[in-house]
Amino acid sequence: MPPRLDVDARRAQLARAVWHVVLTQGVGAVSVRTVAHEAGVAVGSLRHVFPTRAELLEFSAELIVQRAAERVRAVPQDGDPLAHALAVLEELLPLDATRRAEMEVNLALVAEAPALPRLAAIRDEAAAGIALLCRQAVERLGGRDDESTVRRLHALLDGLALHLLSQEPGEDVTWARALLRAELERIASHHG
Amino acid sequence: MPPRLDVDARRAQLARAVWHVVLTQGVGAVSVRTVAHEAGVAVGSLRHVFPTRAELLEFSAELIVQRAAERVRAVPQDGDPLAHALAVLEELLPLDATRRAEMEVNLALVAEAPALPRLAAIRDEAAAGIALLCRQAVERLGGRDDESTVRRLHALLDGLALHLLSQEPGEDVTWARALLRAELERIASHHG
DNA sequence: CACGTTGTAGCACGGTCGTGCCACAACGAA
DNA sequence: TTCGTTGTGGCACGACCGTGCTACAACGTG
Repeated sequence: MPPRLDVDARRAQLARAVWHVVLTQGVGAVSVRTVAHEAGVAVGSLRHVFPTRAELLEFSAELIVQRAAERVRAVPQDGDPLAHALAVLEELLPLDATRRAEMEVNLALVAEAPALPRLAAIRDEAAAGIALLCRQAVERLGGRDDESTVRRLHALLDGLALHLLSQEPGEDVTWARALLRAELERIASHHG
Repeated sequence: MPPRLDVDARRAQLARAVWHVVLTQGVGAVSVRTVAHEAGVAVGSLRHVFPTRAELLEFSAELIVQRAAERVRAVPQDGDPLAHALAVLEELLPLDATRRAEMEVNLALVAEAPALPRLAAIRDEAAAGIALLCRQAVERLGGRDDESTVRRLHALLDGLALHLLSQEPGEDVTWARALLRAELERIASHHG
């Protein structure tokens, strides 16, 4: 007895509409009306799956984190630890339109955190996940598993992400990949 | 013939009110009414110095950048290039309540950039200024003035700033200073 | 004194906001 | 068929929004 409406699909559709509004009109333009209109449904239908605006925003943020986590999980685990680590961490860099949009939306939603405390919690969970990935990368590369090594990698990763975000969508991104690769090679060469 | 009202002081007072609202209620709560109330003036008075809401927000963002630039300019230029570079770049890290608030507000305002394009321009100017400081630091430390060295330092700096922001206000910050110092020492030891 | 300038205070308009609430269609189960 | 469930669409309320506009007080200048 499947429900006549696929609630999860509808939720994802509305979350995508949120992302689109954020990207084109800014997070200030996100309202139940604009999002419903963007998704092509009535406000009442939106409110059937998201009774309040907060739930809509929180789900949208959670879905972004979840998508990124899935992409990381889907990275093939071949023999070369450096190539694998690079591939994993590059999934967290806005190197194409999709990842760029995700990061931009995430940043905008996080900026609303004082009003929606749940968003701060989502941000913290995501940060913890990325920190874990950095730690695993350091371990598999055989680097010193200093706390400082992990933290430097993590900070460098997020700093690169931030700078990629503020350059125009079409611009060159190879410099960022090269910098990340250099850091991973540097970690691998410092055995401890 | 000084004007009876110090317009610049009034503007700064209102900008501070903007910051306070952003920090306590989120950027979504910034309106001419809330800001005027926070500053203890009538809406009409606010609009006497900031005819539109956009001008209020833009000035608030500009003032933050300007303050940071002044702090950097005020760093004493002693003999040790490493200590000087460290002191300069630490001014751009949210290591105390003041710098923390500045950065938090800046992030929130930047998230509004799609709606207020002027804010994106302010963000880009600030980024260019920080990039210049990073370049100067690399030069004075005698490091390779690779583009990649400068970009790496800049990314690490902003990544550290981001991570400091998401930890609680009272927590330990020495790890970030240590990481920044290590990076500068590394640059100084790679002559080219 | 009168007069223009400067600054304060606030009313009112048209609009958008989130949300409570209801009417109604579509459907499966009885 | 009749019923309850599920989903759609939308009206309406009170609140808040930015801003155009006016009334008025306070002041320097003539």
